[in-house]
Amino acid sequence: MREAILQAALRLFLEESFERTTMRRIAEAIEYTPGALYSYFKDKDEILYALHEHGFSILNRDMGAALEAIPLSDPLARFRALGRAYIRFALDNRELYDLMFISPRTGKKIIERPDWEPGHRAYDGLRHTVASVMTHLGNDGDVEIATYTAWAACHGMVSLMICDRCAPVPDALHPDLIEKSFEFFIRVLESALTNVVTPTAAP
Amino acid sequence: MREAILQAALRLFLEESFERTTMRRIAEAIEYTPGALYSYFKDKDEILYALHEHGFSILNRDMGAALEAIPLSDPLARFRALGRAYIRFALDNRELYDLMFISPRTGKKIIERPDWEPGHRAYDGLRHTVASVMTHLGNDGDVEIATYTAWAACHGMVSLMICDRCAPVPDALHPDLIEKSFEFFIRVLESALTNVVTPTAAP
Amino acid sequence: MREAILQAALRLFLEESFERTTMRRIAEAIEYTPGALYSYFKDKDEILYALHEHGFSILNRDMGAALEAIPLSDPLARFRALGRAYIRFALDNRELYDLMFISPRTGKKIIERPDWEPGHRAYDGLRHTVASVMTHLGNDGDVEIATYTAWAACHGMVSLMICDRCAPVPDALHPDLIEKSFEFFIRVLESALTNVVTPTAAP
Amino acid sequence: MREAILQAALRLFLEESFERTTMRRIAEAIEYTPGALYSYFKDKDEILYALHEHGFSILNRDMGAALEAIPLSDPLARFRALGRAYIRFALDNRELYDLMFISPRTGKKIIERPDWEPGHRAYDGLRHTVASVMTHLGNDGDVEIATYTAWAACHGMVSLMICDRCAPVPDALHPDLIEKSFEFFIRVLESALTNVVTPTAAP
DNA sequence: CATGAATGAGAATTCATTCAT
DNA sequence: TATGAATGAATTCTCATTCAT
Repeated sequence: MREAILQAALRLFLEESFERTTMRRIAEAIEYTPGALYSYFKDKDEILYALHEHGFSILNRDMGAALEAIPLSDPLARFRALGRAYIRFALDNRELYDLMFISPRTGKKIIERPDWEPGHRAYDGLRHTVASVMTHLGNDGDVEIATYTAWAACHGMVSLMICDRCAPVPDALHPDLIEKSFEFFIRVLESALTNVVTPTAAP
Repeated sequence: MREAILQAALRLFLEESFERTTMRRIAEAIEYTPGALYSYFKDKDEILYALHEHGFSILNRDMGAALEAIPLSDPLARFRALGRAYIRFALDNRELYDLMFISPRTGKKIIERPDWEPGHRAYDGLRHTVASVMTHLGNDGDVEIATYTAWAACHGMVSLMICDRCAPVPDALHPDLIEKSFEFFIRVLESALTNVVTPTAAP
Repeated sequence: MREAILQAALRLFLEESFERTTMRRIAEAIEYTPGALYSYFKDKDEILYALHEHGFSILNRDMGAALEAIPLSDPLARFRALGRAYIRFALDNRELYDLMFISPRTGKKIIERPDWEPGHRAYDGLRHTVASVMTHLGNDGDVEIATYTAWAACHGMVSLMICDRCAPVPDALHPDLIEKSFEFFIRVLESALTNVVTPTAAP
Repeated sequence: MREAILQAALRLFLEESFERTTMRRIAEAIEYTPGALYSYFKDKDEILYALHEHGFSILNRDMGAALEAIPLSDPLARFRALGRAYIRFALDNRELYDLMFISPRTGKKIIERPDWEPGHRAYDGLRHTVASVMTHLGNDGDVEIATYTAWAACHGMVSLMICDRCAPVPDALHPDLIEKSFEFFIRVLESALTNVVTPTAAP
């Protein structure tokens, strides 16, 4: 059934790579014919999209788990935990992350859909946490801008790494690069928000 | 000559997309035979790499121009101008930006090379400016980490947009999203660096 | 199915030549698309290898049939029959013989394989017969060397002919050339082995 | 000039291989344009043919040299020396030997020509020596048949080796295989001819 | 539901050759 | 004589997809 197909596709995804995941190979992996896949999925994009949803369910679970241990009373710690969970997910599931946040293939599907539920859910979690941080620090700036900035910073760090664009950074730094960069970012944010730098309100 | 080929490839790139830019189509566009391309470029990757270098020459020029108007005495303004030029370049040349910073095709080429001169050059410019900002603000943290963070933030903003992942952000915000986000980021950075948040020194 | 493909490939082989047997042409011959061939054979080499095995099955059958009529008590007659069958096969199936014993394409495949079963089988038949001849004549030399010499002699005769290198031999002789040459070779061998010329033992 | 082209082609031939010797590569090697080759040679086949003639000039020289040291009074020694020279040439110049005696490319050229002078010359040398041997041993059989048989035997030995078809012979034997096989062949021949086995006369 | 069989379109690349200049 | 530029015709192979059974 659908599950078996997705399992196989996922394994190909992670073990091989994005571009080597073909319908033929998926079919072979579950010992079916390529045509059979079309009984369960309209086309390849649908499989990709399902995989991408699977990725989001992991990401959302990881992010949820990260928050669980930390009291609501320490929003900054929660934010840090969230970011770390995101980064860890990205680096541990590169091909999946690619599919979720980089691949134009999925991108096309997303913009066709009325809404992009998996993305929204994860983003809502982040937004909520960012809002708490700001409230906590007495900052009444635009939560939306702050949230996007936080997401973008994390996405930037991991995607440059995943896309093999970190060559200009000295090699010795690579192992800790993202961790340190994120730590820096979060402390910068804390300091600035405390000193009442407000993200511009939406018009 | 080479120029015509690159022009055609670039046009296909911009008008169609990355993956639809095939040797055949490039040849058709300049009304030549596919084989003719191989007199000027060893293989497709060489064309892609040339295009990617072309992109960097524009980016470097734009970044240089952005700095020209601003006195050395105001490093933060220089940093802001640099970021803006980068963002503008990305949004004005999406497919090219994709090729330069996202596409795995180019990524593979890059990591094979001993160094990645175009990338290094651009990055050096940013690093230098970031260093000036830090000096100016009396911050003696790790320039390398700060530079990467700045790049990652900008790259994150534009690449989420280019890759069509901004759906979770309210539509009304989209037109100014990146501008506001970048403005927020830069003010945060200024404030924090002034208050002596130091990026962790490398080990 | 496979058979049809091999038939077509074989026909192209015989009617045209080795190098003109392309995937495209094979596909055309059976009125299919080139891609269809890849459902039945991994790549061109597999088709070639199958053809080569086909050739060996004919050769082995012919050689077996040749031996059937002749009593074990007359090893020399058996040897002569074997050689004649080999020669006849080569001259009747030139392109196939080329593929089996000359073409570098198949040669490469063969040396990659752990063993070359079709070749071994045929060779074993010859070795066994040569051994019988030697035993019969009371010669205890190295069977291996004698076998190779016999094979080489026959292969030399037919391959020079197949490769169109017989021009230096007077035209008038051509029709019987190989037959006479083989007859001479076999009588020479008989005479010498009887007079106890022993192939050097292996070290 | 022609010489430079042939030199380059020859080097490609020996260092690379038959099939990698393309017009482009030859031209590159002498730092000319592909088109330039056509001022000196009608087409690729003409270059190949010239190369093949070059091969024969070496072979004829080697065979001549081999005979020089040995007195006319010992025809069998002369024959042995001739065979050895032939075999050594083949094994030392595999690609060239291929071109001279195996490749269908050259084969086609040969059969178009009225006569095949290089081949004839070499063959005449062999025929003459074989004739001496027979005279010496008091055998009045058909020299033509005997000559062809001798050539075929040698050609068979080396061409099976060059074409990678020796797998059925135990590996341990390979280093000496041809030497021993030839030695065996020659002793067989000597013994048999002495005992008056006559190659059948031509009709 | 699933197969087997096949399509059609297209991918990158390579080659010998030609010809105006 | 030689170049530079380009052709044209092939080459093998891969993919998503369709459809009668």
